Amino acid sequence: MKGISIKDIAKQAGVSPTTVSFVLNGKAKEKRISEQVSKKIQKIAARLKYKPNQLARGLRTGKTKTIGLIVEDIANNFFASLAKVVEDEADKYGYKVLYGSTEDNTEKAKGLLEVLKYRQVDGYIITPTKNLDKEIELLQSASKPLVLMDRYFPHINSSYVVLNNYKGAYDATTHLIAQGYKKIAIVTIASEQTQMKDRLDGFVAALKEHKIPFNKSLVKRLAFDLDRESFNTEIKKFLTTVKDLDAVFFATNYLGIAGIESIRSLGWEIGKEIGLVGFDDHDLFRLHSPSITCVSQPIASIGKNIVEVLMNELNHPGSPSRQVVLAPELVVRASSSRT
Amino acid sequence: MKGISIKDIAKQAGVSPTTVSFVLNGKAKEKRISEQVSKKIQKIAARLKYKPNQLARGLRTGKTKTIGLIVEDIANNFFASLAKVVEDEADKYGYKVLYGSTEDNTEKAKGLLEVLKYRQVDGYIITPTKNLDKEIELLQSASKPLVLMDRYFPHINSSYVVLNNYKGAYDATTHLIAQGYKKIAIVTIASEQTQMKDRLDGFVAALKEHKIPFNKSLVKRLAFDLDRESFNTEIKKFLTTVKDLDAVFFATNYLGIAGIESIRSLGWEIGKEIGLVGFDDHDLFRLHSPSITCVSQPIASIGKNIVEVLMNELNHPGSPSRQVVLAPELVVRASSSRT
DNA sequence: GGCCTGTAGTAAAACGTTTTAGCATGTTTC
DNA sequence: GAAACATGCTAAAACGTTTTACTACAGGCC
Repeated sequence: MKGISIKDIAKQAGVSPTTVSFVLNGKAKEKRISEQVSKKIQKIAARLKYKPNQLARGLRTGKTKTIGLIVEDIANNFFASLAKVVEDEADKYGYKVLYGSTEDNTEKAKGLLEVLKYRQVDGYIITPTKNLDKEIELLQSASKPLVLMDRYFPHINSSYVVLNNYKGAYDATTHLIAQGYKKIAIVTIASEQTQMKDRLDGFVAALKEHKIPFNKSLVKRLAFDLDRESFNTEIKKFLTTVKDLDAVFFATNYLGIAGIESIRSLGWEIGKEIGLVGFDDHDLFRLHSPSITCVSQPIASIGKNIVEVLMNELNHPGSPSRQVVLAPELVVRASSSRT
Repeated sequence: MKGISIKDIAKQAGVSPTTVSFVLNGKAKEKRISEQVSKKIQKIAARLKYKPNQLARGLRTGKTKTIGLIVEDIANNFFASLAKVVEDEADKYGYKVLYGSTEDNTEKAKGLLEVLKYRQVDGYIITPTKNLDKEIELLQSASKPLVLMDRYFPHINSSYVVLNNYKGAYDATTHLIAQGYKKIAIVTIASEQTQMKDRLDGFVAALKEHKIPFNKSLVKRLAFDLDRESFNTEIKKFLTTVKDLDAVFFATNYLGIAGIESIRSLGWEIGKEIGLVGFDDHDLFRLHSPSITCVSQPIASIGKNIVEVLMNELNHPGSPSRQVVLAPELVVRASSSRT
């Protein structure tokens, strides 16, 4: 059960392992191996179903054809769907994916990076946590190909693929205003990271632009690591505190879900008594009664872009980093309509 | 940026690489390395933050400390949640996870196994597809540690961790009967694999046991690879064909979701006009109006068991295979109540 | 015949470990 | 005072590749 090695092929073909390696790596021409020998080796390799040992190859070349994917939470629908796209796309280039979830915990993220590093992954796709900038810079100064996703560090010149979160929130809020809601709040995560900051900024900008008075009391920022129970408690407390509130924008998918739950347990009628827009699409949003308006991310496109950008870094080291910002789509449903 | 190797430590400590290896692998005692030298090496290794090169180690030992996880669809909530548990548990043993989705396509599954094989994973966690039995046996005859999950092959003596699907379906159906529903159908996937077969069997057994007449027209088996649109069309066609139908059991989570959608587009009132039970829990089921009764799988326990069984195979090769069958929990909600 | 050029290939080192076999040296033992 | 044993360590091979630097030979040219 040892597996076929280059030596076995060499022996059968009556040539040296070197020759086999050259042929199998497509360097037959370049290395002046004759057609005859070339063909023979190809044939034997095919017959024996030879697959190069990736460990040995990796040891020698330093390339493992593996990429590390660090997400916030693989159990979250958004990240899981994205992981699948990434896996499929990476496969097209012959890469496998090692993954891990940070739970938005910087220590866990560092641990993951550590493991991926000594597993010698060739490139990194990272959903960074708050204080991961130093580690990112470390990877960069080691010229490791990497792409940030979902969020990025403005002060670091790295490749990234993100949503236009500002536009997402701006559109959502503008839509609520257009629907006639007057006092609109946002429930978000207490985070200074770009994705959350942009969503908040987009929300505020939309209010300002439409001359809707804005003040701090319209913003609720919750800790990321609360459990569902606590999310609900906090959200209910907040919603009942704001006077004359008639609409709310939930800035992440899980907040949206918690929000729906909270509002229902308050007995308010979604849409009529309180307008609601969520983030990321979800079966629940589509099928809820009433259905939930949301800012939808183009997951397939995000995944493709991520892998494309990463492959560019892998294949053209030193080429300038690329930033991709994709447009969200506002999926209008019943939760943002009074009728 | 080369990374610290055992040689660097050896040089600094003024000993041979061999000694360093012995010490760092905890064989100092056994190999009679003095306390002094041992300590010194440990210290230097810590100072240099030495991490063994897993490729080199793997090449030499044949162990990569990596396991392959093959699921049906990582974007499916059930598999994603499970993947997360598996990743966390495996990490406790120092293993990383390479994953892939089969889409229930045997060719894709074979491809994944192929890749995992020549990546030299130490063990496999496999959600098998229909005709994967030959490959499983091949892995077995190569003494590869493996655990099947979600489903298994009755004619193969392998380890597996599955739900008691029979009981899940039986309980769901019995519950519907107890709630007073008289004509109950099942919508399932056209699959002869154990998980689907057991669910169907459990359904039929419950009907028989309660003297409810059963016939083939109460069973709808859909092709796995339909798109959402087609699922809906087929389900609607089926539900409207069965005379006097008053309850339906959807045998997978995505069928349940499609079922809800279909029933609603038919304008039927869930619970009152038609009882409904789904499989696997989901935010949608919890928050739908009315909320959806479902057979819930103990995901954390499944994941832990999978990794535990696999670790047993890894650490005690040749030990008898283990079969774990876990009990589902029927989560009773509004969709199965007429009131 | 000596020199160059081109052709077709190979030997050996290297990647970073682990592991087998063994080498000094000192200490008992009879 | 030699054999036996214990102690503390190391040299070198091996895992399966890739890659650099070569060799061996043939033919052409002066």
